[in-house]
Amino acid sequence: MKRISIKDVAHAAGVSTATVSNVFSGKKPVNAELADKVREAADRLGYTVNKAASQLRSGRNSVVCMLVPDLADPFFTSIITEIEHRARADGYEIIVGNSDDTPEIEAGRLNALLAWEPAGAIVIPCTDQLPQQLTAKTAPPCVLVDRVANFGVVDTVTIDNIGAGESIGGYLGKSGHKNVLIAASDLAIHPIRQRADGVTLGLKGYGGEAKIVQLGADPEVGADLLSAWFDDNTAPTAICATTDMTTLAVLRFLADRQIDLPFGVSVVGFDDYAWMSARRTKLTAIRQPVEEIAEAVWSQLLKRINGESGPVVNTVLETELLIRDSVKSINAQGERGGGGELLDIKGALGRG
Amino acid sequence: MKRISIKDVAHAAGVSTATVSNVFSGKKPVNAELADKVREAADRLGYTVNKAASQLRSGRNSVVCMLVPDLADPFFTSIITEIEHRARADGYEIIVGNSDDTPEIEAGRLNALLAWEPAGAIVIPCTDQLPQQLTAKTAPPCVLVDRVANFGVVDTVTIDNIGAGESIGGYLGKSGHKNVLIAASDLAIHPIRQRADGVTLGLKGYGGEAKIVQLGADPEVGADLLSAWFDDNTAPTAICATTDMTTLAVLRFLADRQIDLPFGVSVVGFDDYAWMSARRTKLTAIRQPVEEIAEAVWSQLLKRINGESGPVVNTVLETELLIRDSVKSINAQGERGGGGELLDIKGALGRG
DNA sequence: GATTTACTGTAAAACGTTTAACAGGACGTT
DNA sequence: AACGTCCTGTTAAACGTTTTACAGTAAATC
Repeated sequence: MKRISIKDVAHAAGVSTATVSNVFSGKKPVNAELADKVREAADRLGYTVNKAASQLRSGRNSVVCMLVPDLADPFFTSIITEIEHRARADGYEIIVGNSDDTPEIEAGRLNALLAWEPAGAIVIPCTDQLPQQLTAKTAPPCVLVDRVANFGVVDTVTIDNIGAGESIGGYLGKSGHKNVLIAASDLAIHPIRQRADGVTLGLKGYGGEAKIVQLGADPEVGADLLSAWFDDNTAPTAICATTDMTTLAVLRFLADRQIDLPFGVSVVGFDDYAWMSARRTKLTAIRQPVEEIAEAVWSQLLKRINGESGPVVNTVLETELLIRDSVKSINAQGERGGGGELLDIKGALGRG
Repeated sequence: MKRISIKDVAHAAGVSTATVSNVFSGKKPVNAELADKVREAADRLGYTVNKAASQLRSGRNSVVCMLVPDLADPFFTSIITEIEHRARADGYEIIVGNSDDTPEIEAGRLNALLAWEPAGAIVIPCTDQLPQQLTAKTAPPCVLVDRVANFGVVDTVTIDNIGAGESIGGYLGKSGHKNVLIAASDLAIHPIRQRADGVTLGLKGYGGEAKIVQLGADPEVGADLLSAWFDDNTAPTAICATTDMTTLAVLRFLADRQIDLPFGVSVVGFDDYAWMSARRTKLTAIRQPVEEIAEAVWSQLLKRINGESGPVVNTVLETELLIRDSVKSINAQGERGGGGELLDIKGALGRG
């Protein structure tokens, strides 16, 4: 079964291969009648242009690679989804890789992906260390997302992590919570540290205080760790999570202990997913602007792909605190809790 | 900035390009000392083999493409995740596409993906109609997953949908539910129809009956549709979902109406995700064997990639009903509900 | 010692496309 | 009429790799 090539089409249509190429690429105008003949022949033979050959010769590639720490994390997959939509609209394909949150695997995957000489790369790093492949002279344009610690060397899109934490801390403080537990995944991850710091900062304005526990990336393990923590410490009146996975860990722990929301304890989640609203007590949570993140990433990458060479761009997006029913107000004044009040607290509170 | 090629490495190491190629591909043995010299030169120059050129010449491709109806559906992304893991282990990359549940887009995406001449294709079709690109003589080996209606023409991996439904129906029937509502996404999708039929079948053995409502693929819209249905019909004692999205729709509806689980109504979900166990009342649900599905898909595809040409293989995997706390027993005999009982009801009930 | 065999390495052709350079005709301008 | 310009098409040379065919050497066999 021989692959049918541009030569076969050219022969069948009685033209040169260059003309066939022009018909499909649109690089040069081609007589309409002739073009029809070419297309007809191509259809008849079932011809499609071979991407590998096309890329090899032209040096241009319609593939963009994307590397994330964990393909099982809904936050990452939701970003992939949104970016894929936009990339497709511009004629690009997305090839995905999973770094398993391990720098060595990340490096290996990155090499494998870069061997495609992609038009661009989108990376959610698994560590604070920027993979050096991305700064090489031969590296394609690249945008770093979410887990970013080093700014200024390559384009990035992140959220205002401190602001997000602050809005949580501020809201909890305002609701009368003085004793808050921050359920962090891993403080070695820069943005997580920032979120935690933000919570502490926001709480401070109301005289509240926060303790921190690290739960890792697995909800089940996290629930156990949290359980152990509760055995050794005095219970907080509120828990706030710093990632979707820790949100799950917290909720799982509370379910296991049959602690009711928000009466047993108040909870603020991180990220907003459909299941958070599909509960008796809907979860108050930070919404990361996934669509805006995807939009910022893709538009920036596309600019670079198209040769725009300005200075490094670090986009920082604001989050939103979605106030629902999982935080109880325990003010002396006796404000009602459990939703209803429409505070307009955004991540932007008191910041740029 | 000239790309450094195999020639540069060959020159630097003082060997021919063929030798460099052999060092990297391992196709032919190469003197250890010479190989080291080549690797050293490659490292120094920062050489990586160009996939496009490699593929063009060899006709072999290390990329496998995967097309799903909705990249935002956790069920699909969980399958992608598992397959990516296995593919990586065997040296393949995954390139993903989203068909948006639309046959036209599916066809377009498929063409774009097949232009890469991938080593194989994994498709979760969006309709009962098998895309004809996959049956063309030039098509790569292909495995169809999940949403399959036509068997026997191409390799498939599916679950036993009737069996899954039967185990739900049987369990609900046994628990005394005579009046069950099936929350289907879209009955035009063959496996969904089968799941619904299975529920009816399982219920019949206990004298129960099922009504069906179609909620579509969006949980929010689905919750509203369900709400409208409840306004027009007598309430069932149990609702069972047929997909992860309908599970969400049901739960959202119940939360909106503040109906408690399992006392207000019993619920059986479809698919098993972390959030289902992170609730006060843990959800009884069908667990699809995602890992086994991925394993079956990948091993079958790999066989075909490696040239195995036996007859079409249709793998059917059994599901498992995870009995937790969201179904109340309403037997006359007064069996206790709300979990605790360890029924061993599997999708395999009375089937092959 | 001559012949075979095994082993390593090389030269050069090929994969299917894009594109630079060119050719020829039609048309407009001097 | 001669020349330049535009327009449309072709020829042939790349792109970076793999692989076939071959060559040279060393070891093994007769």
